[in-house]
Amino acid sequence: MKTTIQKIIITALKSARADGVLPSSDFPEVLIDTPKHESQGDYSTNIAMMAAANQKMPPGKIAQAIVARIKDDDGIFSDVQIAGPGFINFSLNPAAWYPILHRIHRQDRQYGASGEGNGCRVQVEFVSSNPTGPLHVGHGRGAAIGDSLANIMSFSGFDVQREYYINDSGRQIQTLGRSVFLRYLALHGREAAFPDDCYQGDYIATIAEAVKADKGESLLQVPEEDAIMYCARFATDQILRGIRDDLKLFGVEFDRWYSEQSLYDDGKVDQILEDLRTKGLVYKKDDASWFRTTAYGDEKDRVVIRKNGQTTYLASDIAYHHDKYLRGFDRVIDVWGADHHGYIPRMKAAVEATGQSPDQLDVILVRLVNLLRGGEPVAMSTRAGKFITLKDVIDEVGRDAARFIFLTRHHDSPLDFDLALASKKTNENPVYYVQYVHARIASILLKSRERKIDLSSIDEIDLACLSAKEEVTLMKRMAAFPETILRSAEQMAPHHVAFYLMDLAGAFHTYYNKHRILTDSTEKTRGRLYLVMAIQKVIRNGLTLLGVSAPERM
RNA sequence: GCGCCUGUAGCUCAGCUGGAUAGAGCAACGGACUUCUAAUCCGUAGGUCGCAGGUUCGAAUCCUGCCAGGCGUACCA
Repeated sequence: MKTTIQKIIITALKSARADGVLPSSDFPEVLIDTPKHESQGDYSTNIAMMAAANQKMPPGKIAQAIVARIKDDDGIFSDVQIAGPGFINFSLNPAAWYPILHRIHRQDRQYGASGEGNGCRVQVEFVSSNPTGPLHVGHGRGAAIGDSLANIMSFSGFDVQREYYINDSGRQIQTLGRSVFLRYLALHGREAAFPDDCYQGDYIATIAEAVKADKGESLLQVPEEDAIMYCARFATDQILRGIRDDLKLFGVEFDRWYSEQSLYDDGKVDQILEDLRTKGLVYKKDDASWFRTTAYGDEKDRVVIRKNGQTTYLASDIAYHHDKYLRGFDRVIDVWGADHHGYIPRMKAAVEATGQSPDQLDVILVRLVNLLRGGEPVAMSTRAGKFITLKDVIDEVGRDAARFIFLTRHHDSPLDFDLALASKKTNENPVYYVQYVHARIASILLKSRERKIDLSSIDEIDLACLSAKEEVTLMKRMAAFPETILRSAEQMAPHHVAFYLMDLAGAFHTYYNKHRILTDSTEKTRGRLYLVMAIQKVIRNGLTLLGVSAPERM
């Protein structure tokens, strides 16, 4: 609808220019807005004000010149007014909205999709939690955001790949192996001190038992180093399998799991460091190797190879990101916890130093989740190994509620997640508010079948009966779905879709309470069913993008 | 100290990249089930958009300086 009006305005502008009324043909972009107040019409544009400077004319005059030349061939406008400092406000006839309904039914699951991304290859990397323990709530938020964003961008015509980066190399894996081995020793009655820097959680002991079941006492006979190695690999596999299962339960599946260790095994880390050395971007100082990130605006250079010869996390990350672009991605989006924000400048530097534009990397910083139960903070300590896992949350509140709540806030805003509230089936819980719309409509459709209401050739019925205020509101809201998706993709912000759905749901519930769908009039009933079925499709499409189910009954 | 982020109704948050009279939900108060699901709806009340300047026709939104909070500031990840 917006683009339709936009075209009409551009035509009017050109015509005004041709008539010599406007001195310049250099027009700013015509933006169509939805005004806040109903008295200001359905849509508005500020083009007259925007053009004032260029045209050297007062906005009012420009607006008049435009309005006088508006060609409304399809008769969509009921009123066009100039208001305030130079806004042009458009009011639409109810009939102008009817094509939206047809479009929704025709496009069905594709309504809201676009080719905006032009097949641009995008990789979204998210979660990428270390395989040293189960996923917790914070990872859940990242998972929900990353997965939904991937859905939304894919729906918007981007060629999206989801990737999980496995940090299966380095010291923490060693520590993991040692932690498991120590618990394993304890299971064989060999008490040993369990250091603070080992992983404390109960899951370590569980894994140790699995090792025992698998290997019996045989690990006691091999050199400790080998035993720890074995435990490390065993534990990583096991934990990773758990992570995979939890994510699947959460509705998240990755296209690729990328191993950090493989970067070393394939020599990619050495290679990239050598390349950078040749370019003079990696140099030696104090027996360590430094990456010259200051050349790209970072506040200090960063170590890539430590004095002891071990590479840092950054080293493999340079190789990893370079590899992403080698694999053909035009854009890379990383979803990180906000506490890693200090890492962005050096990562951007890495991208630029390896031949890409820093704009090809976007980092979405996801803020902390505060876990509450009935308003009281839930004590969490990763150190002591006491924390609520993502799986706990899914088991307690359900996948739909969890995912939706994670998406009701901008990623840059901290999120209070109240377990008591999330499992409540009341109006305090927005997910049910939205899902209820889908279920209610399903129920109406069931009833309409019972009453043997003829839905054949419903596409051809006369929609003139849809003229109630609430009906027009609903059509208008539904017309805004595609642009909401687009904005969400552009801003990489899935929460817009959640807010949109709550808004549309509200409009439906209002309508439902005021008007009956199944009436005595066959015509009216068929028209309203057509409307309501469209709403159901939009709700379903939106929920699907968020990874939330659209139930037939509740 | 320096850097990044945040500050909007009592609470939790939106605010379409500068538009008109500031928007939801919750909480509070008052109403609506003989109806297609009350997991719903209707109404009332609630604001110096942290503070102070600046930019312009116009600022919650942009620039500067303060104030408050969070995070970061490793040869950890």
